[in-house]
Amino acid sequence: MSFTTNESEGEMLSKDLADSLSNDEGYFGGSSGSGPGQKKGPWTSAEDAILVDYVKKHGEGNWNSVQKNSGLSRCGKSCRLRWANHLRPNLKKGSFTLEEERQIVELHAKMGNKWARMAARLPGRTDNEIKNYWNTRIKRRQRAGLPLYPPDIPIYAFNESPQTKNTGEYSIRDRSHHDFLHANNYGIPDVKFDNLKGDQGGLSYVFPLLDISAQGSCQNYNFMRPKAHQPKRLRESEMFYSNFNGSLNNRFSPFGKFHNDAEPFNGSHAFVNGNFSTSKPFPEAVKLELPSLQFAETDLGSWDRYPLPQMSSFGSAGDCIQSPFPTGPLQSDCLSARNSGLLEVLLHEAQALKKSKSSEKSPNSSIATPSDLMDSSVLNPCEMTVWEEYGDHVSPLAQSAQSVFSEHTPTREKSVDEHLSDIKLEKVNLLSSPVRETQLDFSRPDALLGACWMDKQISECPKDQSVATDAIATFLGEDFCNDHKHTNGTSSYNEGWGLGSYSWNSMPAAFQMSEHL
DNA sequence: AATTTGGTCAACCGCCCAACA
DNA sequence: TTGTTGGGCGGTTGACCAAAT
Repeated sequence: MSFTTNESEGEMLSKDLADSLSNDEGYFGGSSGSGPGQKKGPWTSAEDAILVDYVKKHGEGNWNSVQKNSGLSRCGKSCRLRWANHLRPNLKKGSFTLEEERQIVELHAKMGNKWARMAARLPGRTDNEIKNYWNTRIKRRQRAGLPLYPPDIPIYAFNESPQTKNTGEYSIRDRSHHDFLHANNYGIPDVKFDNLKGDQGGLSYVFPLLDISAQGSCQNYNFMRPKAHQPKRLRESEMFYSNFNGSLNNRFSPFGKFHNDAEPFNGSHAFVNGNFSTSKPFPEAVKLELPSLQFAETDLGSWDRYPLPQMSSFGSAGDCIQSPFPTGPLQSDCLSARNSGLLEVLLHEAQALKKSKSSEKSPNSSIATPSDLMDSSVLNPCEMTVWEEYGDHVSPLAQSAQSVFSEHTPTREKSVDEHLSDIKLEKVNLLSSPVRETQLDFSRPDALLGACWMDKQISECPKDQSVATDAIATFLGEDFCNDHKHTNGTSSYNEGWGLGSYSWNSMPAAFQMSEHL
């Protein structure tokens, strides 16, 4: 061990301390990155004292000399990290304030996982703190099946673009990054139907959509790709340009989106989670997780606590987790979504929609049909601004149900795969509309199933009814569909889909199972 | 009361870049 | 120009704790 000539008393003290550390807890790792005999693990207060003392005298930097000059058995990297994250002055301790949380969300919408840059914008906070906060938040929201950003964040971020222009800090690449982030943010829970398949002999089809991780071309969009598919570390240019390849012309490509959801949101298996548990286990066991509904009253993030600076009518993430049920008798005699699960929610929404239909869209009605929502949404200037920013003259909203049964429905007979794609496409379009989220919670699969398909667009496209019926059959099983077909001749499609007109016996087996819960 | 589960946080690892010899 | 080194960054891991079962 060599010492510099300016070795001070403090350093001598540090060395004394260091000597006393030899028996401290921790271990001495010999793996790569740290030399033999270098201590790893949690820092002790004595080590902290040594490091602080050293930095006071020599300043930050030259971390590799810390070990030599102070006797600390820590590698330079470890010293730097300890100093930066815990010891340096002006560090804020404690949990993030609401404003800081808000800032993090906004910054992440702009920068992505640039923790250090984000930390630079948050005085006293470290990149590690921000990273940890974000990661836990992601997990939470993923599990809840909620979008990562509140609806106002994208606009808010774009409104800050002048700064971008001035500094060049966030170039087009950043923006594209935001695009592909956004394309995933409204990712909706994928629903696995493996169980339905197993339980319904007639339906032997298995979703191919969930087994798409191997489709390399689709990974371009995948913000939260499975680890195995992620490059170790892409520099910004690589990452953004690689995303550009696929996303620039398909920013709202529903297929791009869905084909890239190689990693469905946790908690998304609405049909196969605890809500539909059965005493007769399905032959194909899948991961059982609570659906997003059951997280409705948990802490799902903090931005919903903020008053949104704009577009408040869109609602916040908090809106996404609020029950869309109308108040009144309908609610009173039914179990809550939280307690009853998807089935009751489906019933709720179907009944609500049917009710709204029967009341001939009374202006006072508290229930808005999807078509109503579409109409109203078109008038929202903020919404238009968003899509114009994206350079998309046809907003996803305008492409919702209408487009599914017109533009996206070719005249030829569609394969089951295509039907399913259309179904998912529809869900994506609906989810892309923050407006709708405030009225009906389309981040929830139950809402999608219960509501979006009953849009009047369907009834206005009789020729597509068979297509839709087939697709729905794939969704819910042949039994259900056959029943529907029997009634389809005399009743409107909407009525057919109003679940209130169905007895439980008409429901597929998977639905009936919930009765035994 | 014991066990399980989930969340948080500190620390480490590996990669990359810039500076420098 | 090339190789080396220090430092920064993002991803990941594991320990710890609290809540739930």
